[in-house]
Amino acid sequence: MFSKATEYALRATIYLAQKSSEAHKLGIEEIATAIDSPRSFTAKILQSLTKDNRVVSSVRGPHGGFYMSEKAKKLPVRSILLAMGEDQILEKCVMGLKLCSEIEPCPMHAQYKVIKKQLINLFTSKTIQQLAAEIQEGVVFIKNK
Amino acid sequence: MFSKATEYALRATIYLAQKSSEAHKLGIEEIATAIDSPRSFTAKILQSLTKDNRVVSSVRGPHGGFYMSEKAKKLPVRSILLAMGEDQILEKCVMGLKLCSEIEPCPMHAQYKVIKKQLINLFTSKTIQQLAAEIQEGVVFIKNK
DNA sequence: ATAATTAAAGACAAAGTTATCTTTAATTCC
DNA sequence: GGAATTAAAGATAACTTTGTCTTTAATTAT
Repeated sequence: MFSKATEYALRATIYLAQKSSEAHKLGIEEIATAIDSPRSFTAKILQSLTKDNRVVSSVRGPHGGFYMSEKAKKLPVRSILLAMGEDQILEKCVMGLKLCSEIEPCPMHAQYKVIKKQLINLFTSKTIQQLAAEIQEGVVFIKNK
Repeated sequence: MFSKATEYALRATIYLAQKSSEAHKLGIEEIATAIDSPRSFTAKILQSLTKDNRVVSSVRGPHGGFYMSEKAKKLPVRSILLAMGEDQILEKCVMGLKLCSEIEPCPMHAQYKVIKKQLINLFTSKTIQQLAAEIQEGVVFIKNK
């Protein structure tokens, strides 16, 4: 559904929401290991997330690293998609029509729209923090054992 | 959600299901125009659909072209995804975990699984022919006006 | 048979994605 | 101030996707 870059972005931000704070930043090495992603590529992705929508923050130097502010942790998961430029995947027509709506629907529109609504709702209502909390509880995982 | 190739494949097969038969084959030019897709790329895609799962048939020479058998028209839309090698998109973990299940779920698994179920159900239960019928009725479209 | 028509096959290329590695710059510690 | 640490920035490269164009092969009509 999403690109690898966005998958890593989702995992990385959830990990940051769980483990980091302004007082406790995480290095790229730790993050990449924790979410089982390629180190340098993940660095690039986090770098881009510090621009854009200000989802992630970073500081260089000793005791530097990446972290998320308490405010950023409360952002909807969708803001990650937005920052990664893949938000349109939620809205897009499954058959690739540039315009696909009630007025000019593709053959799948009527049935797909109810699924799309749930998808959008899921990514809009769930916050990064809420997902992070479940990892803390140990009931869900951000990388395979 | 899907690749451009798969989007074209969906549109092309629905068009073929609506307009073609063994007695009335369609040329690549007509198909590409009807679904507003790049001609040569679409030819490649249809070519691949004549192999794989035998979703589309073709004959060369005058009055040749592409068509779908009545049997093929009754295939679920999902068979197009299968033939295009993108069926796993329906099953995949949104966060990119190789293994993501009830036993070892990602943070989105619990909420996403109900959406996934509907997605799979949609693509499995709808046939290519059913979607084609709606174009015939003029209520849905396979390209923008 | 020959010519015309049409898809198949193959070569190629531009663009995007996924990654790695090196150099630079900011920050902290001493 | 100098050394160490860490992310930022940039170059590069492999691979995939998207797309075009040319040549080949099959089929039909004359």
